[in-house]
Amino acid sequence: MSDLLVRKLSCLDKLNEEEVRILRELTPQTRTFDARSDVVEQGSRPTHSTLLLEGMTGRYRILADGRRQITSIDVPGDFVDLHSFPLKTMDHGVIALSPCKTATAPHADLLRITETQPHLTRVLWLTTLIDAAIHREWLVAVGRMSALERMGHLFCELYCRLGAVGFTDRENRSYTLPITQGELGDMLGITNVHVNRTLQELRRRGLVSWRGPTVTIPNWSNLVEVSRFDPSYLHLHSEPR
Amino acid sequence: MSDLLVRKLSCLDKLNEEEVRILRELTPQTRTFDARSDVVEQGSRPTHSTLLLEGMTGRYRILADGRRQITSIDVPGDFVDLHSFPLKTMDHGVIALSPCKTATAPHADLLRITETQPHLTRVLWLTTLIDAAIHREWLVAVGRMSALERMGHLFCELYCRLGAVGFTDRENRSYTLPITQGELGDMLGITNVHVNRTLQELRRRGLVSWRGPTVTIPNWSNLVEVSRFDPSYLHLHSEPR
DNA sequence: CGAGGATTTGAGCTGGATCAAAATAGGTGG
DNA sequence: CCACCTATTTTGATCCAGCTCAAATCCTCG
Repeated sequence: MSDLLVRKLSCLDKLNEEEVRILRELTPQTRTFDARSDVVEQGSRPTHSTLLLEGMTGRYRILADGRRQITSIDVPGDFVDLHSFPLKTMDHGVIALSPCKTATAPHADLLRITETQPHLTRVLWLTTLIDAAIHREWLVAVGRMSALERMGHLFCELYCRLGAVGFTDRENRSYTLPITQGELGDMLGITNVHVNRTLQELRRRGLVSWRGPTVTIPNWSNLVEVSRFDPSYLHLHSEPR
Repeated sequence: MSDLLVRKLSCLDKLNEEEVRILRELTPQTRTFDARSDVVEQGSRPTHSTLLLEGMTGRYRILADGRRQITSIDVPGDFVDLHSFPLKTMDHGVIALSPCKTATAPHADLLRITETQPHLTRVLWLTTLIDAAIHREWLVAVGRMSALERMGHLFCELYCRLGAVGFTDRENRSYTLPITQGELGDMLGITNVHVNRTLQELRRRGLVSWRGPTVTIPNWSNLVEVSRFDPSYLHLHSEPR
């Protein structure tokens, strides 16, 4: 079992040996999912939470007439549905955006952590609060930013989040984004046609290239400026919680 | 000190006597805020969290060029910044949308709760997860719904949330919404001019009236249908957490 | 090689933005 | 109670970012 979760949580606060041991024993079982398959179904009542090990997943809601909004993207090291532990019922679905590998944490074990490990509980709580902070940032983007700004902003966010768990190529300022333009549009609240045109504009300006599954950011500070990106909402630094 | 917090949390799970006692002792100090004043500043590191007793507040972010997005609205009984307890730093501001009265809960007391009251901790965690669920729902609305649908959806949401803490007039299907059309636009991601026109359309169709500070919903089921409103994301029912 | 999905291009349309001004509604001091 | 001041709501006219619909091209993989 990988140390991904320990690595991720260690970005947020120092963990002691016992906490590390508990986390390592938390998710023994792994599963795999095909691209486009449902990882968690809307309306279900999960008995375990799912840690993403490889690939990317998205939380989404579909309206009666087929319009879809993807409300978040999860990267390796993220719990895709830790919130289902206190919430009990899933108010949205989770889809595998690419082939995925996951590990499962039984709610019974999470319950035991909340009963005996106050500090670890606060750190787990924190991860769900960072999810919420990302939701707020996406709201700002979708509500008040242009398609170009929004898209650049998401590329910046993913570079930071993937970097925190060691999934970027810092040499080339690049990372793997194995999703379609249509799915990107469902995150940004624009159509696939407009995704394509906006992407061409980003490429034309030399801000982003996304060829095959690889996103490259040739000029980070320019992209940050155009996208008004400020990573503080990601809270990616260790401090006592 | 009011029982608002106890009433609010009791909507989510049964509380025992000790928990009720702890909650009653949690927020002795009250404060008042003028309309339009900052309740919490972006970038600050609060030493206490703020429970809203009267009035309404909004979490918001302002972009460099002045565009503003309000990412949530809080109603009496809501913690406006409980997330600042594990998060430490505020990544957004909180503004009083109307004259407000608040009560403050020192983070030191919240820390003690997490150390000694696992169940109460889970319920507090839960309230922040419901905030996140509301963020997701707003994302769906802003990303994929028309201005008319979005506005109707928000009026429905507020009716449910205010009803849970006893702040609606069930007789007349109405409640007090003491904000401006411009502020509503900053929640929905549209301009104040378009808020006005959308509102006229809702009134013309007999779905909502908003005269002075009072919102009335003459025909609930019609509005629910037009707005595609499904309250399950609010998780407003008691079950063991 | 063929098929189905993904990307790209084109043409025309529209929901909501922008800009500007008029009408109203509170609130305040005399 | 009135006159005034300022913020808010409302209306009008014009514009444009992003949508829709449709077709072409390009991948990828069996």
